[in-house]
Amino acid sequence: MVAANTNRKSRARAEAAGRSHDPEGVRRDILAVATEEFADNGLSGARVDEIAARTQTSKRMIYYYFGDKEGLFVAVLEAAYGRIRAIESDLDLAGMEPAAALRTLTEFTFSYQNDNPDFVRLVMVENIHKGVHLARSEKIQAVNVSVLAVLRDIYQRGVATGAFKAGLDVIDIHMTISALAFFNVSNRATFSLIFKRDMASRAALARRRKAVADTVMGFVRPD
Amino acid sequence: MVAANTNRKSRARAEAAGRSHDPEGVRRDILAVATEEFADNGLSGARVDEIAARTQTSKRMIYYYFGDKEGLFVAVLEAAYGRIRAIESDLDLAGMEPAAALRTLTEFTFSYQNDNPDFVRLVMVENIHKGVHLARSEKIQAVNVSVLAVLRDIYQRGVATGAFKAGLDVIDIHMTISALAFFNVSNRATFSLIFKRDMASRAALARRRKAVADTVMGFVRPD
Amino acid sequence: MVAANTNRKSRARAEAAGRSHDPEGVRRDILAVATEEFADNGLSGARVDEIAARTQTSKRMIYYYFGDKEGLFVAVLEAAYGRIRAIESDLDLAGMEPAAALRTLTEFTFSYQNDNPDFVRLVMVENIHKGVHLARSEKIQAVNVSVLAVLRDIYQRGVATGAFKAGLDVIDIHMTISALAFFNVSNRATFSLIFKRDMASRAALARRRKAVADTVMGFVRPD
Amino acid sequence: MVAANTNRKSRARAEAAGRSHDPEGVRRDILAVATEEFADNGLSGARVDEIAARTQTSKRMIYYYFGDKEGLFVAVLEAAYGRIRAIESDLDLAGMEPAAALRTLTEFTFSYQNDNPDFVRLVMVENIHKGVHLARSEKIQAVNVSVLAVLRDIYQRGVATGAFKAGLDVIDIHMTISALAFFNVSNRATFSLIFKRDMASRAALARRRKAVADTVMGFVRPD
DNA sequence: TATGAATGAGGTTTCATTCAT
DNA sequence: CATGAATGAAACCTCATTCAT
Repeated sequence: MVAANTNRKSRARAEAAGRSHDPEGVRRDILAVATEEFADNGLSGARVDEIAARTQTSKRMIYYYFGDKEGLFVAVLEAAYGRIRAIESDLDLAGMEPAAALRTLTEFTFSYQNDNPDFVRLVMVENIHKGVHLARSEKIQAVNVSVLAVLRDIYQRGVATGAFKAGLDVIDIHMTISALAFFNVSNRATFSLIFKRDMASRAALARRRKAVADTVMGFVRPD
Repeated sequence: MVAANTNRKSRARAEAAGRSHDPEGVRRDILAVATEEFADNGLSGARVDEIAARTQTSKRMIYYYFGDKEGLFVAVLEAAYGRIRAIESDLDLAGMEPAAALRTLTEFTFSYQNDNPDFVRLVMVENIHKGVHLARSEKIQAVNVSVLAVLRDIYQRGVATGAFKAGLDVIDIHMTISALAFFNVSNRATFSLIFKRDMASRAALARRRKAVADTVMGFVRPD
Repeated sequence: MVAANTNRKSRARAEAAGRSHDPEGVRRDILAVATEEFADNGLSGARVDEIAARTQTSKRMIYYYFGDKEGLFVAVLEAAYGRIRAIESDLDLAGMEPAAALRTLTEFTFSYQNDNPDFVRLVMVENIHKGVHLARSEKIQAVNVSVLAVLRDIYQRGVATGAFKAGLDVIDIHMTISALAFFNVSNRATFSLIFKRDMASRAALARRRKAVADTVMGFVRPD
Repeated sequence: MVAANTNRKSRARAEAAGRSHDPEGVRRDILAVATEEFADNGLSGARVDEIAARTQTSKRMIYYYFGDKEGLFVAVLEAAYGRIRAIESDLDLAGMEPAAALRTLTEFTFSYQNDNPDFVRLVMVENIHKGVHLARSEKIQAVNVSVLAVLRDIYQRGVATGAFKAGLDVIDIHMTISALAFFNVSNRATFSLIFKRDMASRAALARRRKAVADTVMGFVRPD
């Protein structure tokens, strides 16, 4: 994931000289800044100049590494999806009871999205663009949707123990979790403005997280 | 979706003079086109030139009526919110049994959003912009959120009859309905791409609408 | 070909105010400057900034009228071809004896190309680009190659009178004339440098024009 | 102008170290690629990056050997002119009858240019640049224009035998040959497009080569 | 010598907005 | 009111060239 072939000494020298010689570092720097700018302003709204200015490097390097603005956006998307999938893979819910596992997964999802509004906003931006960048990215396409496997395992165990209603579609459950978690970030601005509802405070998040988890549990609950 | 209410007289006058002379018609024409353009491309992505080109009138008129691009966007938002609120107010659920009423309201919401993706996309765009235009618009602010009244009535009746669990927050219920309905449109591109799931066909919509309604009913169901 | 609908008074006013309101004039101004720049520097070598600077108008207007740099180049080509075809059409050689007519046509062609090096250089540039802009231009494609009709008439009369050898291809004759006329401009720089030969002075042009005409006459001369 | 200063010792060292060590090979590789790129795209149109990419070596080497882009272009021109002069010198026409010799020389020239369009195109490019690179190159300047000597010999013998008309200028004859041969390549794109004439097929080339030779023979033919 | 990384200057193009008639 | 023309600022992107290792 990182450079590694630059020893500490030479890097120090390079930095002193004003050149980094840490290509991976440069890439990561650009991606970090671009993630914020695209999440904040959208694809058309983000400014390459602004991204460059907030970077340790120059505009020229952005084009060197990413080709053009859209290439940079694709890379930003890939990185963002990569992060969440990496975490989803790490969740260890196999040892928990089905009901507890599902509640935990739901609450984790809710918390992750609320803790990472940039991810949510990037996904919104990409949806405004009809998913064309995602479609073009082989990397993301190849991402294996590990969350479904996790969820399937939980659900099947739950059905077996009688904790969950049979006959549900795992993707439906996942969509329900996602929708409820996502909305709290994606629509916060308009919803909280119209309904005068705090959606961002620690207390509000805790309340809503519980409501969301309850909703999901209600959905799978046997009649 | 638009026009149609230009009265015969003014149109006749306009045609006679060879000019349009239908200020309201001009406004509506511009708004209709701008709605599509903003919904399709976002605020920064939409082009004033393109909007003007697709209009019966000229760029000058856009500035004449709406001041600037943001003014036009605000007007587009206002019109979009106006339409949905008008319809929500028209729903007559007071005579229905609480459970049936809630299911109907949920399904209506789901269908409306899926039938009006432009509305959903405009709301996404406005959320990308942190709701600043909504906040600036007095008209939208003033819109009274009739849906809450409708929902509150249903919920209270349901609690009274024992059909619903007591102690829930009506805004929570509304948020749940909205989130589930909204997501199916807002995240369709990325979600269907990643999970290879059809979300737009008539059958898929019917299935999902039922799942969404079930989820909401599950949430309010007494233990 | 020109504006015409701007009366003198209003144009004077406009110019005083710093705005021209003479779209055709603006177009012609841009085309004139661009013709020189493209002829001097080629397509890639020419600078839109430089063209704009030498114009009465701004860079922005170039894009307004011509779309992009290539569009401007196409327009320049079209205008250049238009001029030479217009003149060719005006030549009145039908009344001359075949031999005199052919000599006159050849000398005219030679003189025109030497008097209009920009035309020759534009054609060179376009050939470096494999004719893609010409191919794209409907206007040029449609230009009817009047010169062939003129030449055919002369040739047929000459064959009839026995002045010319029979069995020649008119396009071959035209190609011969063109090649000999063109080369004197197109290859002047390298040829005169290598062979230390003056190719631009009035005397040199007169000498060469005669040699070219003699060559053409020799080609059609009966055995 | 550049390079050539790698002494034997360093080359030996380089070879021992397992690197390329064939400076001449590297130079030739670069020149071959650059010839194509400049011929295809012109001086401004050619891309140093593209040349480097198509080379076995790196961009650094281009600058090492040729100084800069223009230096490379000069070297390309020098090599191209060097090739044609070398061949012209090898022609052995002294033993042929004057008329046959002149026809042979003309047909050779025609064929060479048609077989080597890159040479023709480079000369076009250099002429677009007014011959400044040629003027700057001592090597090309020094090239002795052997073709003139060959031609002079043929012409004088022909005048002596009465086969050719007296009083012609040898450079004029050469220019006529060059013009007719050159045009068939240089103006092929535009001419064949406008006059719908095939100029590249084997048959078309044979036909035109004969017409060109006939033209030249007609020019020198006694009255 | 060889390579990928870096750079600055400048190139082309776009956009919201305004003006003149 | 209506229209095409005009504008300036700033956006995206490219290029020849150089540097560090």
